[in-house]
Amino acid sequence: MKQIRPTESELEILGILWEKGPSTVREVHDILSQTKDAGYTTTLKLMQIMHEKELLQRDTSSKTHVYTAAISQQTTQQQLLNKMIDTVFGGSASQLVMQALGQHKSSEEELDKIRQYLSDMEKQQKKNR
Amino acid sequence: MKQIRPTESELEILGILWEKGPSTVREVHDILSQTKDAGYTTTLKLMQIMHEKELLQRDTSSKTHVYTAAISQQTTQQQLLNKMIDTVFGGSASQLVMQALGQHKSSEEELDKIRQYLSDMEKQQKKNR
DNA sequence: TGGCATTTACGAAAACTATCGTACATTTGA
DNA sequence: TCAAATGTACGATAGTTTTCGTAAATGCCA
Repeated sequence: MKQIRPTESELEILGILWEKGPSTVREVHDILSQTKDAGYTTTLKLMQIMHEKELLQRDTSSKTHVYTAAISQQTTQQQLLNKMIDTVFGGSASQLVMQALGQHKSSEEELDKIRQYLSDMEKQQKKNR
Repeated sequence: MKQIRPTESELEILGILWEKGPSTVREVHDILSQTKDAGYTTTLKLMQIMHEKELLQRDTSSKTHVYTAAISQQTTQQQLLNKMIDTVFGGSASQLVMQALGQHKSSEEELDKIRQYLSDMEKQQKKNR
């Protein structure tokens, strides 16, 4: 599998694009600058570099270019998770899961989704026996 | 809260120290070099810098210094998780949990632990109602 | 049309990270 | 005792990431 390694800043931009879909530099920058202190050209440059690295696609048909994430959120999530489980959680996925549930106060609705998910996994497993 | 931002390499070293407890540079380096290709002085330098940054403590009473992680595994896990949930999982902890359970083939034992954990949370919640 | 605002392009500096060579100190055991 | 082995200190360099200034292109509208 091709290992992608977006930097911290690049992940922030990807996160915005995953959430909002195709966007201009201006749109991304406006969101980014709510939590971060950097000039417009900085965001622009980052996104241009990300395009070179093929982390982003862009549509240049109009003057104001429109960027889209070129790597999937799922794949990226999986790779980051795996690395994190290995280095920070001593290889234990359940450790990570419990830590995540523990603090980041999940709503009752979210917890239900997870229970549902677990029981589905269980069924699946019995079937394959 | 003080935001700590260990780099990738620093996390690898912290991971080793969390697992093995107080260790010398040599011990850390021997483990590190199983999966990574870098010279001894590189590891040394990294750990010295980490000491300056107060990521590690060290005991210099004997010639061979002994290093200890100065930040807790739990705190570090929590901070990295929170950031990851925000930037990569659109703020949804349950999304992260399901993704983690999905692929990183958890053992049946691990899944049981998590079910147990969830049902404990449930009880706790009823009690507080 | 002409000028202002917005955008892209580009280069370069600044900051940070990782790597290693070399010098010096300490320990050990032949 | 002294040479080899092992360890720390330190500086330099290469590589990467982040930042921004400036110039050129484009579109808009008074």
